[in-house]
Amino acid sequence: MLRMSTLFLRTLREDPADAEVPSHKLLVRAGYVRRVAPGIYSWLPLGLKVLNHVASVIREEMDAIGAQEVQFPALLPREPYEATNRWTEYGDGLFRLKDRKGNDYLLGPTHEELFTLLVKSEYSSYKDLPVSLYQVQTKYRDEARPRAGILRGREFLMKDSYSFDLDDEGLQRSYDAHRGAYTRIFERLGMDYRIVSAVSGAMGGSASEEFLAVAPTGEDTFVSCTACDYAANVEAASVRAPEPTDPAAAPPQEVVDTPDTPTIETLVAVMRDKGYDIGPEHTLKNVVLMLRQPTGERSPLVVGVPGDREVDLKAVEANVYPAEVEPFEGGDFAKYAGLVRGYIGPQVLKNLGIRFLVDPRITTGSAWVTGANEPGKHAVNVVMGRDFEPDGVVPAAEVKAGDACPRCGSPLDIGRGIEIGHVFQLGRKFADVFSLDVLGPQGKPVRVTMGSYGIGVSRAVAAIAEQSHDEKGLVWPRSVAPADVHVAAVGKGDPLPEAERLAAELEKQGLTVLLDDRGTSPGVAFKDAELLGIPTILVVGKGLANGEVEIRDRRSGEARTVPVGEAVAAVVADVRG
RNA sequence: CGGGGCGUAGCGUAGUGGCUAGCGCGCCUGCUUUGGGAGCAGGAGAUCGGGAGUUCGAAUCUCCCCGCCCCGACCA
Repeated sequence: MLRMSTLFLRTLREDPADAEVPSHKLLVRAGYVRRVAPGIYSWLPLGLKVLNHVASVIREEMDAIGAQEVQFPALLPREPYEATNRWTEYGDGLFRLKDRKGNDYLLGPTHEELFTLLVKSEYSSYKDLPVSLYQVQTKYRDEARPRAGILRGREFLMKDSYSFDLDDEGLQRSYDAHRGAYTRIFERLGMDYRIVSAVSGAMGGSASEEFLAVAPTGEDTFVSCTACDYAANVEAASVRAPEPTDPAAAPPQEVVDTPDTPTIETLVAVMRDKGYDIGPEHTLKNVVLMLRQPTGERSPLVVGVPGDREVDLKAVEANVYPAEVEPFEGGDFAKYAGLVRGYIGPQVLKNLGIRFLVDPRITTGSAWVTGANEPGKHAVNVVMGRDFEPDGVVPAAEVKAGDACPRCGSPLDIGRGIEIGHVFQLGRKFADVFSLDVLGPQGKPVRVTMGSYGIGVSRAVAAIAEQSHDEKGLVWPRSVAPADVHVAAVGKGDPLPEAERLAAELEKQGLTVLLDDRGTSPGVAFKDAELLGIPTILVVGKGLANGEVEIRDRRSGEARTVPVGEAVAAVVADVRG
């Protein structure tokens, strides 16, 4: 039994000044976590209970699909990460250190290398596969900007698992098993989440989906269809392109004087003054970027998007990998005299030898208002397939609410979410690096294919707090609450002995109990109970005079009075639902 | 990485007119109080983020560093 009189807990009456998001404020105020360094937090007794409960749910569901738990060190030698080039690729994101002999070590940001090597060292036959291994372990990433308390920390607890299969069908089965387990985990954690398509990124591999906890404070933006079940991270959202039309059918191009129109807004205003019925969506804006190849070679790239949309640099970067996208600086314009700042149009790019990519919304036959490549002039009815021809297509324009679903055409919604899980078909990237083969039934080596699956355990605690709180404090789902019931002895007349007796009785029934035996004034006891967020509160106080106690539901706020003799059964019934 | 704001006791903050650093909460002692963050009295607790500098004298002015929060990273 947790007794508040001795529990290591100090609640705060006011929000910490450095906290912005609800989970950070409340987890600190309620005494669940304390910051020790940027992005690094200690878990206090109640917080640790929640964290462990989340981990338990995850372990149960992982075990249920036959995955086996192992534990790697957090402190790792450089060599395996050198082999996969991640020692370099991770850059400043990696915590590096040296031992007394000067050898390089790192604090593991993720463990694909170690799992691959472990399986390689132990298994050598197709009969051993498939196998899935997982661990619940502290990860380290030296984030450029840790934020929002434990939502994005530099040290965090993660469940990561890896599947090993002989072929693509096996990988798909392992992937589906993990996806199912994740669904059950987040259901049990009481979370409001969406499964969205994700980008595989530079890692290669194919299928990749993220589990996003829906929350306005989330760092990820996703689209979801209002009609069908399409949902995707905006970084991976595909576009429903308009039908191509015949370029020859378009009206002729004309050039218009448009002085002082460096932005889309000013351009549209001037064009309207001149009698052209256009909006920003009819303009084609051409963003100049600089691509830097790994070799250091730099070359310009122009990306065309409808004028009412922003360019998503991440999407561009994902498409030009391994090149990196850099801003096109003022000095660069001097080097490319054909590019007229503010009045760039695609008509001349081919002649200038500059690579031009367009968003899929720019289709053959579509006509645009765009720069005329002369200061103070724009061109109207610039038609793709007639007046310019792109070198390729890149989904560079941001998605907006109301855009057509790429699957069914219905309007899309936009939402924010916290990435709490990621399932990913890695394929053979790591197996290739470490030559992870097993001997097949024909006596020939078979390259193993892998899946990688992660859940941010500590982040899930914060995500639950983001989704489950009110103005009074936290409201834990029963599956993770630090205790099943909060018994508060309040008011005069020494209610403590009866509260103790009821608490002991509840424990005998198998419930976990937090007992407020501090003897504070009732207001303090109630405020703290609400702040801590245990789902059921049993108030033992003034009602005792009539042989009654009060049972409160933290989430709904409903309270009911029951005879003392029925209290235990009533609470047990509430907790067991 | 860039820009802005901020850093004073465990928490929230006042004080920048240069000279004994104040308040609220929390904490300790005593008495009173006990169904919505009680009252009275007494008390402990601060290298004013760190370092260097200017000065007779610095929380306050200057420089550097560290940390926190927000915004930005392209505007054709």
